[in-house]
Amino acid sequence: MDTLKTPAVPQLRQNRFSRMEFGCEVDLEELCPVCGDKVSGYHYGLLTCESCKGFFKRTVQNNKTYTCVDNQQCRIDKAQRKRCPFCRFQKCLHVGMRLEAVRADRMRGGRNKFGPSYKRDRALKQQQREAFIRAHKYRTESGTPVASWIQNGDFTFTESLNAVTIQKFSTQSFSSPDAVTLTEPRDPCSRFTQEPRRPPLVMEFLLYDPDELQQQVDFQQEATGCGSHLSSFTQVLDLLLHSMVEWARMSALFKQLQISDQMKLLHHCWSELLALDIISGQVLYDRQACLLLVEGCEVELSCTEYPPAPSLLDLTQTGQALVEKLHTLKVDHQELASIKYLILFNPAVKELEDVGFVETVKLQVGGALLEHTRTTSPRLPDRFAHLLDFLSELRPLGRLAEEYLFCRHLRGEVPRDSLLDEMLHAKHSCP
DNA sequence: CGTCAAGGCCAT
DNA sequence: ATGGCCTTGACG
Repeated sequence: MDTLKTPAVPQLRQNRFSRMEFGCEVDLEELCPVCGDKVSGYHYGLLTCESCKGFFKRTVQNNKTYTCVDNQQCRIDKAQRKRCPFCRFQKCLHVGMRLEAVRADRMRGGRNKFGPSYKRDRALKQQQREAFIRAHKYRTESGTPVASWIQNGDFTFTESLNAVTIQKFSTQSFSSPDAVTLTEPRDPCSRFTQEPRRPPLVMEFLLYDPDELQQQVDFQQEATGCGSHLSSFTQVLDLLLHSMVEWARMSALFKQLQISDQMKLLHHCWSELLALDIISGQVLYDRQACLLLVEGCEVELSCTEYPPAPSLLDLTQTGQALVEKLHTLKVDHQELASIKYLILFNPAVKELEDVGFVETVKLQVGGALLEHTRTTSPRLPDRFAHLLDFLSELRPLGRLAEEYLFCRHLRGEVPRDSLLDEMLHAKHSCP
């Protein structure tokens, strides 16, 4: 009898995270952060595999205590996860699985308070996926070296930051509420393993963020056939600026602002974001600051003349101090991502139409960051404050960089009509 | 009414 | 104890 009423065709192999939509091989975040197994959905606060879900549930429900026979630093992966439940549970907590999500009353079904955060997280991941697809398209379809699309190429990247351009992209989607969850794609390194020689400068600048992936590849093509460091330096910066604008524009929160506000915010903080990008690259991938050294050689030759630009050495040293700071803090992707938001959504920027909104976003992001630091580093109560310190120290560095670049601009080393050019003008024409 | 994270079940 | 599969039920 029962066979007739086939109970609800139980969740037939729900491939929620399958490769369907995109033909490309990279799906972001498919791996369980605890053991690296395949993710089966959100469980107790984040995406995990089925087995770690079960393990976490049993441990909490039955109040289990484990001990580690080694030094509590066992590697947890799919093959070895059974070996040390102590370290496995530690890792569960460390990656952010939430004890509160295990129900004391064992009630089944329904939803819990994490529902909205799951939703935000999904929205963000979707954004990231779209970003990647976009980058992927540019790389495979256009196949053009950067030089050409800097000067006369693709509209989306080439137009400078004017109202028209942004408007074209912001008319779409008002839909998904932005994620204040703090995640960014990670570990792009693996994709850059077989790189041919190219100026370290370029390497350092671009080896930062999956968003830069496509530019990295394009630039590589150009750089290998181009001997001039002098032009490439400002061009690289220009590329970074373009991708920064792209990044901002993809944020659902940012999209909700009027174009004029978007411009004001970007005009105000571009140098800080630029500096942060470079610093992040060094911290996350543990690279030396050879970009600055390479650039330094070049500048030694050309810079000795006039206007007394802030020396590159100053910049390097200030920057390096901040790199050191982030190193000691062991800052993570999420924190850096949220810092980027905090820089962008600055309610102190003058003449904003919607200060309220900017303020709200800033508070939300700040709150999320605080929460994040508390859960990931419960033993370091000052962590949040340190990060804010870092944020405030970034400001002078940005200013220094602007002065430096402006001097190079005066010497005619910044391509006319580039985004960099526009940023420098915006800053110096409206105080 | 479908979705999907919670808890439950049970062969290994 | 583990982990794959199943049932439940609030929420949109």
